Amino acid sequence: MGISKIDKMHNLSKNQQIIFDLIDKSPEPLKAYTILYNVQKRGIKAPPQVYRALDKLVEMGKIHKIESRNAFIACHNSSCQVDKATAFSICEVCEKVTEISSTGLSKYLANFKDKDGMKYNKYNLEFFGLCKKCRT
Amino acid sequence: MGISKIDKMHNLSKNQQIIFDLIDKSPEPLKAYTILYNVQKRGIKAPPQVYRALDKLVEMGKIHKIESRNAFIACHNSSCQVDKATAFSICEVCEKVTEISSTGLSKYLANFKDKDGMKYNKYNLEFFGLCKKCRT
DNA sequence: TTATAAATGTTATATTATTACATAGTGTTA
DNA sequence: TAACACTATGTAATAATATAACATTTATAA
Ligand SMILES: [Zn+2]
Ligand SMILES: [Zn+2]
Ligand SMILES: [Zn+2]
Ligand SMILES: [Zn+2]
Repeated sequence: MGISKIDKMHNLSKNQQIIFDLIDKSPEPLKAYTILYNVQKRGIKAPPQVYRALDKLVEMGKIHKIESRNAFIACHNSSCQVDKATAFSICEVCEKVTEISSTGLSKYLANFKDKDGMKYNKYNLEFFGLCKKCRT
Repeated sequence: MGISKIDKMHNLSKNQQIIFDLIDKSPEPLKAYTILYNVQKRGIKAPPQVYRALDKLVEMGKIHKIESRNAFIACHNSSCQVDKATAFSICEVCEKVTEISSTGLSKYLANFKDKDGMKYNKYNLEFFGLCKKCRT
């Protein structure tokens, strides 16, 4: 009990699962201390517990950090297994964040080389604008 | 005295100029509190003075914030007058950061539209990898 | 089993950033 | 000039974000 078979397949520990579930259910990015407040009733009482789980979940590609917001969202892009190639759209009015899943974009960026011929192993892209709702 | 003609043309106030000069001279991104320690001898004594100047300089496009590092670099891209379209390469070993100035990349990203047809007015892209030095 | 690695619990602290309010300078215009 | 609005500055306090350090427990594997 506690951790089911399916959870084990996802390789999530108890704290990781609690924190992932919370982020996954949230319609908006969650900040570390918001997460902390929301999982204290489940026994997670201190920042390091939250940050450790977040770090692992990011490594696994289960969640992504929105750097410009210091907040985390669950990955809903099935092809996105690791934290290597991420792109997001962020509404500057309502703060809605959506993960962008564009083959064209990811191919373009994965193959991008700068002037020095530097090849990258990872990128993060954040677009800012107005979402549909906030545009009208 | 204190603020020269050329500085006025750049519309920098005293604190903005002091802080811009420091960042501009630095070979590496500077963090807000590193800046604070380095300008205390020049009369800037408290965090708000630093953050206010940083905010304005970012608005003007004179400096950029490297979101994944909470650090700031001077803009050396003459076509980059505002904080609207930024791309950087970051070495994960030595933490060297370079602003990428690629017409192809900026055109591609400026014209990128997601599935919902959302048009963006701003983006920030950070590439991670190994710089020339650290690769050998 | 024994060893190893991974995860957890806990306290304290470090780092990054903002609020709030008082004061001073700058430019515009009546 | 005087009045006004606007921008920038100075200062203290505090909020928000993140990590260090160390003890303990749990999971995995030899
Ligand atoms: Zn993803
Ligand atoms: Zn919106
Ligand atoms: Zn620039
Ligand atoms: Zn390097």
